[in-house]
Amino acid sequence: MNTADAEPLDRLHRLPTWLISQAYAHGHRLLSDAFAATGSRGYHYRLLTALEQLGPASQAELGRRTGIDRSDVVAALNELAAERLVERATDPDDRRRNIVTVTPDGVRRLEHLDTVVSGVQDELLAPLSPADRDRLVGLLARVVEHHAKTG
Amino acid sequence: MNTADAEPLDRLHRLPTWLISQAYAHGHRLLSDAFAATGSRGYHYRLLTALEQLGPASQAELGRRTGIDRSDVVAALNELAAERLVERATDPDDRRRNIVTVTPDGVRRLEHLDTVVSGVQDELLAPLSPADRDRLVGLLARVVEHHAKTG
DNA sequence: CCTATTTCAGTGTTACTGAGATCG
DNA sequence: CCGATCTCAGTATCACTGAAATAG
Repeated sequence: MNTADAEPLDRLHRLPTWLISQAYAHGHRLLSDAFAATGSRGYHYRLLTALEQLGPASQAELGRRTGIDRSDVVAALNELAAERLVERATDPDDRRRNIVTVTPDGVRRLEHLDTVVSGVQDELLAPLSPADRDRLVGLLARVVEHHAKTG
Repeated sequence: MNTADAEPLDRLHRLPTWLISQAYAHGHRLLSDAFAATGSRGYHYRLLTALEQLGPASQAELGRRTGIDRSDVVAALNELAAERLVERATDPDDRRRNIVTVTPDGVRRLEHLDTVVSGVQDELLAPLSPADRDRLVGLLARVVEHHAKTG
């Protein structure tokens, strides 16, 4: 998604889908830049968050919970393991599975990423009051929930 | 952007950036599917809309106004020209430039795409009342305008 | 046999970069 | 000589697909 434009194409620029794509582009850029400064990526954050909430889990389970493709789970865990933020061990009860656990370093990284992500929310919603931020979140949640249900 | 998830990772799923990316993903899917059914793509719609508002324009100008990369403008105009929706002619006053104009078929296609796009807005915002849709658009516009200004 | 998991290799899309050719 | 335009070719990223190897 590109963001540049000199002067508005007024009709386009009042469309909800356009505004959402612009907001997404700005948020994505802020998040990517902030993650890059920590040496992590969005996939890493999503996987660490899932592991914190699920506890040790198989890669297939992580893929299902995070919505990350099985193939990309492999690659992202390779990177996390190379940094000693997670560890893989074959499940003795089902030797097809890798049980993935977060290391203490991984917990520290996740805590840091949480503050980074929180800062990005503030930056993205800077022009809105706390009450307006809540309104925006509520409206978006209704839209997202609707489409999550109906396919 | 992937969209699937079985049960929510609750912390993640209240983040504004996450909600925006989900809303973007749903809107993008609806738009892509709707455009595909017409034989057009998002780039085509943006270029036709820009041409309608600017009148005949050079490719560089179209790129600047729509935020589409110069390279992608070439490819998208090739496709539009192959369908006889636009025509290219070298500018006699500056023979580096191609002056791009919309054909009558292009105008008809744009009119059709406008109704398609309008329908997608309704579909995306289905769970919201007209007043809530206006609130959402207003809040998003403030966010987008803020970041358009400050870089 | 059939299914599930992990892994690797490769595809398709979108945005972007670099370089060449033309022209002012 | 410099800068703008148009074009082609190729890169980077992200989500995904296909197929193999292993295991239940």
